[in-house]
Amino acid sequence: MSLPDMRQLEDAALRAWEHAFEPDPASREKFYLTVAYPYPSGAMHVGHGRTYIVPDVIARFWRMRGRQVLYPMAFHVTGAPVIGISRRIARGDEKAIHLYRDLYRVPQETLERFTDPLEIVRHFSEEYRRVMTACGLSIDWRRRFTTVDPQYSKFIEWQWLHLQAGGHVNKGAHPVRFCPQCDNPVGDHDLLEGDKAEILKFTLVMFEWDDALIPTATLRPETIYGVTNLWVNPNVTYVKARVDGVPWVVSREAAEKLALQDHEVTVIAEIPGTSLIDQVVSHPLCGTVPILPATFVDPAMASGVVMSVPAHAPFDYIALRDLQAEGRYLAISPVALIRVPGYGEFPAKDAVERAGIRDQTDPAMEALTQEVYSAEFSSGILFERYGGEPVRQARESVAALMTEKFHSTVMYEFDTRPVVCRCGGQVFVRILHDQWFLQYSDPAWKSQVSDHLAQMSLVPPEVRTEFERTVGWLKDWACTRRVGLGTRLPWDPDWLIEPLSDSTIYMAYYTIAHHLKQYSPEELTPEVFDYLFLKKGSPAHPGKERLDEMRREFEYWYPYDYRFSAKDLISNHLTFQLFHHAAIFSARNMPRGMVVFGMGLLNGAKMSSSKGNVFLLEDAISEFGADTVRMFLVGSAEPWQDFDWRNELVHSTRKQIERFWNMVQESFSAGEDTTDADRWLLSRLQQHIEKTTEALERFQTRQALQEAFYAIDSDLKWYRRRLPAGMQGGSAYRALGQIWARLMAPVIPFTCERLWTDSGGEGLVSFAPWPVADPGKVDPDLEMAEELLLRTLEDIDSIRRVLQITPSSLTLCVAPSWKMAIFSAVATAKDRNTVLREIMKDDQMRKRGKEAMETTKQCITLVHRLPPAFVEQYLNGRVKEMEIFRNARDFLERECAIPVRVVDALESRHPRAATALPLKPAIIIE
RNA sequence: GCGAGUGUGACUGAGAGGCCAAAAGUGACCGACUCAAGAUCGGUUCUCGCAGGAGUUCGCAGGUUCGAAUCCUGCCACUCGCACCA
Repeated sequence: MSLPDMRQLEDAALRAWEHAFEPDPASREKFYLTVAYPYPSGAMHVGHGRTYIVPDVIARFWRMRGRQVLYPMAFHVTGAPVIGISRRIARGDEKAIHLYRDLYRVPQETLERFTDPLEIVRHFSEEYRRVMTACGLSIDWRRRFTTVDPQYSKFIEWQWLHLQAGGHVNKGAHPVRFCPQCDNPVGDHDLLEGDKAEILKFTLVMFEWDDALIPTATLRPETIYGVTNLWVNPNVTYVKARVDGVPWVVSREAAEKLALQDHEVTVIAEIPGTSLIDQVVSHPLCGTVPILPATFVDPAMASGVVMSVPAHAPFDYIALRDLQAEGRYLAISPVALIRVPGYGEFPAKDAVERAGIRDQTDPAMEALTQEVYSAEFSSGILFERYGGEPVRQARESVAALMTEKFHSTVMYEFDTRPVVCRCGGQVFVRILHDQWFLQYSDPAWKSQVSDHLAQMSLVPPEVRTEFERTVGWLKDWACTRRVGLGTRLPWDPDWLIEPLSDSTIYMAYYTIAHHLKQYSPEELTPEVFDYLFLKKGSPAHPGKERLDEMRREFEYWYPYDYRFSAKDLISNHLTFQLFHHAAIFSARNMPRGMVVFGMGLLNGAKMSSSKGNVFLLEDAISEFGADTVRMFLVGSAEPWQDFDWRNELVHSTRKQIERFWNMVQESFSAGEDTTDADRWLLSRLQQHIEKTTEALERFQTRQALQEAFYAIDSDLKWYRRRLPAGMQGGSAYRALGQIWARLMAPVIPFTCERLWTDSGGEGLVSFAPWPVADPGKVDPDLEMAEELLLRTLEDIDSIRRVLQITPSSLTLCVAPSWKMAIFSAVATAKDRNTVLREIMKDDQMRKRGKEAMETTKQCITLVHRLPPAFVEQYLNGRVKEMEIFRNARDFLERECAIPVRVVDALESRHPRAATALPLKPAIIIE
């Protein structure tokens, strides 16, 4: 017997399942699970496979347990990425074309249509559906939609009107990364370089020079009191520019940047850096100071002019020292203003000298700057004459003072540069106006979410703290975009709703998605959705009865039971959706639980399409078969752990399935006899059923597989060993087949569907009742007897291995009853330290003298070493060693291939017989 | 840097104070079957041991305890997140 052709088996099952998983409300209890829908911009790889297969295993499990299970799927196509992709393909970008043509194997004629972004998502969502089906996912495809379907857009509009009415949407200005060449904001994935760059908020400190202002950009405005000079780079050309009507002197780069940050900028004249040197400037908070030359000043950094605080900034200190070493500017000395524990009067000087810095080009300067800055920030205090505030407060208050009274303003700049757009152009910070924000910072909204979070079931439990932290940390979210696919903001249609924000409550949409498709978008007014989802009002809609029916469907399915997603979405999507649910739905429709996944690796390295390190799910299925892929993905790690796809391991999974197939097929023709081995096998099976069930209830798919497959498999090994000679398998084996096929069905449904049919099972295994453990079939005494045999056999083996003789006979000497008395005295003793004394109080024992003492000591060790349950059970007295070994004599002889005798230790004169202990018979090999 | 999590034998990965030299799977090695290979089945796989035992291991270094892979402290390494993006 061998596994039939995989393809054939899969095709048959797929035909049988075609409309099988399309649940409507029923009288039984429901189980509704959802997974974050995919963004179909590329082919599915095995990592995606797990994301959808694990929930499918759970769905199949609950379905077999009699629940009405809903597992829907849709496609998230809103956003900008596909627009970029299509543009790149249209432009003939080689990297993009290589990825799509060679790695994702998109046919040429399809690829040509990819110049339309919608074609990309259309193509891949179809591919996703095809591959998901091939994986055996029990998805209700009637409910499929995409996020640009007009009906869905109506739903999003409705959602946003509610958010707006609830006061959760606000307008404001917002700094973003911006590419002037593309004339667009850029996200991480649009960047060639600098994707880690953060936007920092600098204060521009305005020094007066003639009729102009010279702005110096700083993160530490409070140090103004210690300024001794400014720095400009003598090799740089500066410009005089009219900024909002006032002449400023800044670097040429800075002038361009300021224009993007809410300023009217007109360049009037160029000023070589050299002609600024030795000029004198002034600021009310520090008086008059000169401008000095320094090559470390970067014109591309903020304003291109730096104020110098040599007492507290290592760069400033060393630049000044370098100049003074040449005998220049000797009159300038550092001015201290902050006291920091661990440093002297001039922390910058201390740090530079401690580190042994030679000059301003030393590479250690960056780290040193960081060190001094953080020391001063965390524990520095300003001198009394400057207000005596801690640095962390003074920073804010001095900045506020300067803004209010001394013309200071804010300038945004990246912390690391350069930042380069995919188009090759330089990226700048730009302030966008009229930006809409979701007010996640709202404390009332936050507390609504955290209250609910406390009641949710989170798997694994460790993620709870991360969720809690995220709720606390979330700030306002810029929720509208200018470019991309998506729904327009209903009250401000120049804006599109941002993609993470339009995918927060669609789990509710699924519940009636297949009905909504039949409505024209115009019919789906906010009043209709209010009625459907919130049970509010009574819209004058024709066909009210249908609406009522849909509302009942929604109420049947909602809230969802579990949402599945990878852990990288905790800090945005998974938390966002809680906010949105809280804002819109009633308390009884709030989400019940979430399961957070780990990430996927391929041969130990992170999977990444752009690096080409992916294994396409479709290839995996055609190479190994869908069940193999499923079983591997489910069994290699628990869902929340990272998993690693390795072809060689997948290969052996395939063999396991073949073995499983053979064993189950064999079981159908097993005999009717019931031996002890059969009773034992059945007894063990009940526990495997129970443990598999518990594991799946807890989403432990790997654990479930351990029990449902490997544990039963290894029981069968022992079972075969224990069967009387010549017997092929008895009644238990026969009974096992159907049960086993059902236990494995959630994981390898294709194989099990066929096995179920072959076993004479009715209907589909996908809907067959999940096995239930029968406590009446559990026989602990029998299990213990087998355990004892196994342990004894191991001891025999271990002895034979070290013995170098060829044995001719084996004698097992069972411990005499007085030793059992000692054993149970030891096992039940409250205090093991005094048990010896207690036992020796007994006259009978005292008569045995040393022997009794020795036995007691050995029993103490033994009791300690045996599993407690094992010991406890032995004490009930139903396990008769002599009987067990005598009954198993044939078996032992077969195993050892020598004659075996079983005697009471008292009957043997062999010196070794005296070593017999309860549960550890003396073994004499001769 | 900050926050969350993880580190177990060749690899994947159980174990959460004495049942632990540590499950299961993989790989490797040895046997059986075979003309042979593959598949399958059985065995071995930290070190030592001519009697079921002993010794050394669970990221590193300390500590608590009669006893630590398991508890505490510090360090190191890895993963994820740190936002306008799916």
